[in-house]
Parts: sequence; C-alpha cells; structure tokens
Amino acid sequence: MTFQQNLETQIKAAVKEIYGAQLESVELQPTRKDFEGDITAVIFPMLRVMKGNPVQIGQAIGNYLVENVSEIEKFNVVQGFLNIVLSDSFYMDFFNSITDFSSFGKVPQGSEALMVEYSSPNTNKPLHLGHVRNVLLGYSVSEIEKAAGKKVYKTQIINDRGIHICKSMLAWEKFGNSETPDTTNLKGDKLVGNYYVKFDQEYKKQIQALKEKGKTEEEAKAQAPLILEAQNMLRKWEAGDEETVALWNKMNGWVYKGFEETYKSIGVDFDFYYYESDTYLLGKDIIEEGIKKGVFFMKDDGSVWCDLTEDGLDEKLVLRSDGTAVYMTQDLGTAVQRVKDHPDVGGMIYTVGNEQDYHFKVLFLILKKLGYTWAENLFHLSYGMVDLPSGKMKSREGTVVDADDLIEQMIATAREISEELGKIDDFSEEEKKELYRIIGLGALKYYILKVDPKKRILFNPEESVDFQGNTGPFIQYTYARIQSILRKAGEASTALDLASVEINPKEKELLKILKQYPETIQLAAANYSPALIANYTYELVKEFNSFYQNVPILATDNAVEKAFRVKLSGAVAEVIKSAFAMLGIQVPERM
RNA sequence: GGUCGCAUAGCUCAGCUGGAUAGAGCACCUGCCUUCUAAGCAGGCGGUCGAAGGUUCGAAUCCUUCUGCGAUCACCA
Repeated sequence: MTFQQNLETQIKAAVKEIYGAQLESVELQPTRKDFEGDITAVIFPMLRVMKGNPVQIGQAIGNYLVENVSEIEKFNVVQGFLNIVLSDSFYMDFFNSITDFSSFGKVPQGSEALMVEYSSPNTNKPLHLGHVRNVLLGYSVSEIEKAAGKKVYKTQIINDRGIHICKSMLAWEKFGNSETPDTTNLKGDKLVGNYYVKFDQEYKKQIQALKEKGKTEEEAKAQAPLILEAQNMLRKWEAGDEETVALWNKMNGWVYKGFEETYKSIGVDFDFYYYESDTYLLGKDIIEEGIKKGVFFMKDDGSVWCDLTEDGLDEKLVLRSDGTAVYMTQDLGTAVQRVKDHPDVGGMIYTVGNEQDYHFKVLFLILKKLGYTWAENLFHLSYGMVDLPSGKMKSREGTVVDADDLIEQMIATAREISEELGKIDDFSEEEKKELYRIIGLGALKYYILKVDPKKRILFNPEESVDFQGNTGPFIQYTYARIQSILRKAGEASTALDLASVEINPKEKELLKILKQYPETIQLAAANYSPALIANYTYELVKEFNSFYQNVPILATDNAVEKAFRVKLSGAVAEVIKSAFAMLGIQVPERM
C-alpha cells in the first residue's frame, strides 16, 4: 500500500470517527508551492456527505492525522484545503530505501508483448523531418512501455512495392547511366530519391507535349509513354520477371543501406522489419472469414464491404471487385500475421500521422468485429504534422527538411556553441565529435518530444532549436555538472549514517520530485506520452540547479551533510540519465 | 456538407482524473562568475485561457452552440 492510499484510509477513518460519515473517496493533490505542506486534502467534496464548516472539518481531520499517522508532522488549513506536512524522516526513509537509482521506477518485464510500429517509410523518399518526429515518438514510446514492464517489439513496414517504386526504377534505367551510390558518393536513398523526382519531371514534360497535341489533361496523363512503361514494369515485377526483380533488389538495397545510416545517426533501431512486397497479398483469407462471420458482405459487382454505419462510420471497402487488395485489406492481413509470427503479442501501437485517424479507427473496429482478443489493445499513436513557416513540406517543391541535413545542422550548431564556451578544449577530436553529436541530437529530440504528439509542430529552420532554457542541452548540462561533482567527491563514504542528516527545503523538494518518478513512468506509459517524461525531467533539473547554486555540496564542513548531498546529486543524475534514455537522448560526462 | 483534432503571455509550450492568486522557456529589463561547469542562478515585465451560454460550492479543464486553423470522408497508399 502506498503512502497516499494509506493516507486516504486514515482520512476516511477520521471522518467516520469524528462525524460518523462515510466518505467514498478523498481528493489528494500535491500542495501548491505558495503554501506550506507536501500533500493537500481537499475538504469541499466531503461536504456532500456531511454538513459543517470546511475549515473546522479540516482542523479536526488534521488533528486526528497528526496523532495517528507517524509520518505526518503538522498541518495547516487554508479555506477548504488541508495542507499536510510530512516529516523529513519520511523522505529520508524513501531515499535510503532506494539502492540503485539507475533502475529506480522501472518495472520488471512482463510476459505480454506489445508491438510498436514506427517509421514505415516509402523507399522512394529519403527520410525527412516528418519521419524524424515519427521515429522519435515510436522509439521513445517503446522505451517507456519497456520501463513500465512491457515486452516490446519494435518494427516497421517498408513500402517497397507498387507503381511508385517502378517509377524510380524506370527513371534510373533510362537516365541513370549506371550510376551507383559508390560512383556518385551519394547515400543510396538520396540517389533513388533523385530518380523518383527525375521521373516526375520527365513525365510532366511528356504530359505537356501531349497536351500541346490536343490531348486533355487526363488523356495525357494516361497516355504518356513513361507511365505506360512504368505500368508495364509493375506487371513484370508482379510476374516475377528476373531482370526487373534484380533491378528492384539492387535499388532497394541502396535505399535500405541509406536508411540504416540515418537510423543509426538518429539512434533508433528495430527488432524486425515487414516488407510490403511480402505482405501485400495477405488479408484475402481474412476477407473470406469475415464474410462467413457476417462481418463483411459482398455487393453484386463482387466487391466486399464492411458496414460500419451503426458505429457512426461509413461503409468501408475491404476488397475490390476485381478481387485485389486495398490498403485496408493489407493492414488487416498484416495485423493478423504479426500475431501469428509472435504469439505473445497482446497489443499493437501504430505510429502514424493524424491524417490517417479515420483509417485506424476503421481498422481497429473491424478487427474487433472479427473477434480478435488483442484487437482491444490497439492504439494509433497519432501525431500532428511538422510544418514549416512556408506551410506544408512538399518534396516536389523542394521544401522538405531532409533528416540527414537537419541532424548535421544540429551538430554544427552544438559545435559552434561548445567552441565558443571553450570548456572542452582538452578533448580529442574524436571526443569532441561525439559530444557535439550528443548535444545536437539531444536538442533536436527534446524539442520534438516535449510537445504533445497531437499538436502540429511549426518548425522554423532559421531560428532552429534552442540550447538554453527548457531544452535538451540544459538538462544534459546539469547531468555533466553533477558528474563533475561526483568526480571531485571521490569515493563516497558509505559508512556515514545519513538518517541523522537534517534536510533543507531545496533538498526536500528534490526528494519529493524524485519520489514521483515511478508514477510518472506509469502515467507516460498509460498515455503513450514522451512529453510527460520530458516535462518531469525538466522539473527535476530546474530544482536541482536551484539547489546546486544555493546550497554548497562539496564546500560544506559537515561530513554527513556533504555525503548526503553528493548522494542526492548522484541520484538526480541517475534519474536524468534513465529518463533521457526513454527519450532516446544520451547524456555527456562533460560539456 | 458530415466526422475528427487543435486554439493558454509578443513567440514556443506545461497545466494529471474539475479545486487555492493560470505555470515554464525564449524575447525584453535588474542583479550574480577571487567557492563545486554562468548551456546556470535570483528577480522584474507580460494572460478577459478563441467567443458566448450551461453544469458545479468551484471550470483553462466537463456539456452545448459559434468562430478560426488543420486533417479526413477514393475500387490511392
């Protein structure tokens, strides 16, 4: 039983004894900064079951608590708020009970697995800022769920087939002069991306030419030689034509290598991959099954639908009249396949932009109707678009913020600032490079993860990302500061009995925040929200900096005090590191 | 048009299941580096929480309507 629960029981007991009334629940909240106290019980709701003056009731309950609960030292009542002050020993007992702050707050892994899908790129387009948000969210939520006790499989589905893939293949074949990533010194994904753009340019020229010959826009689009060739290529690919498949394999290989580089530099990973070329035929058996179960019905033209009108949605097509799959068919098939592949999966998270809210609503509903038990535990981790001041990012207009460029830019900014400050002049070139990477990425990741996923982000490349205030580097800096203290403190004298130490308000506040870490992890996991972890870390760090600047740590004469402050600083550092790990952000020993 | 989401300080964002005078950062202004890293600390300025109703002892938070922005409503993915 937690202390809060215990307190609630005690308050109920007090009310019963004094007023003979039965409380359903007690409203407890952290005491606001401006008042003295640690926990506040709100009296107002109690007036529903009993009559009286809130202040008098508060006094009566307070007196009872001080007498009956050893951890409670004193109390005060302001209006209808009973502010409870806990004893120092309550906090010290908590602090001393934690032997290892690096694992503090984390729950051992359970047997039920959660599959988290994120990134899911298209092989024609290099990763951009939008993917960065996606990847950071997916990775971070995975780590948070792990910390909260889930077994997690990180996965992505790669969109590696279809007419659009044939377009870049065709353009490379026609205009590529056998270029490769090696001969051009370009990342594979960039090279292929360029040919996708090239196709579009040439295609448009052909359309224009046809229109000048009197064709309509639509005719021109359908009759341009390039699109006909691309369609032909898709047919060849689907028929398994050796040459086409070989080209497809070669170019995809380039792309995957390029993607891997980007993932590596961002610092995210996956447990396994699904390729659409393997899964696009899945799902048709589920359609049949669904028809048998009466979940789906077939129209006269042979198309298959799911009627969701009773659920306030529309009729949804799940199979075309020619028997081929649509997006939904595939997603149904892939979901079922994933559980077949990994039977311990009891739920899935899809990290996909909010423009697909409707799709996932429908997908989840259909899976529920089909009766899969795990369908109850599906979550669409939906996030807002990342827009530029000029509006939406558009690859064709060249307004896309490329992921690799962005990372490089962040690292460069980190270098500029570091060099200006000149604190690490004794670092080797290797060490400097690594530090700039840690700080630059830390700034970017924190900037993106600290905001609620639902909100769209306006990203201004000019103003870039801050390195001061509520930022990643600020938190990293605090960690580095603590490491400096720990280095200077040397070996901790564990022999000292810390229980006798008297704690000051700053220390108490720090202990209070540390104590909240486990519930913060749980809350973040329940809400799939890295932002909660980011905000918590910021609160902790802000408080620590205030402590650091106002209370001497090593410079105190009292040996017990010193030992305690060093240990407290160490604990804060461990929690910073552990929280930042959940955001995928590293922390430096010096900066 | 239907549906979904968002709207809090000049800017970027917090605000948990309704609770005390709405909180941070940036920007602007004051102080603080002969003591542990000033990417910091201490303080100041700045808000009719998009608008109007309603529920409640109490609303930024819940309900209704409206406004603005975004998304979506394909035999595209």
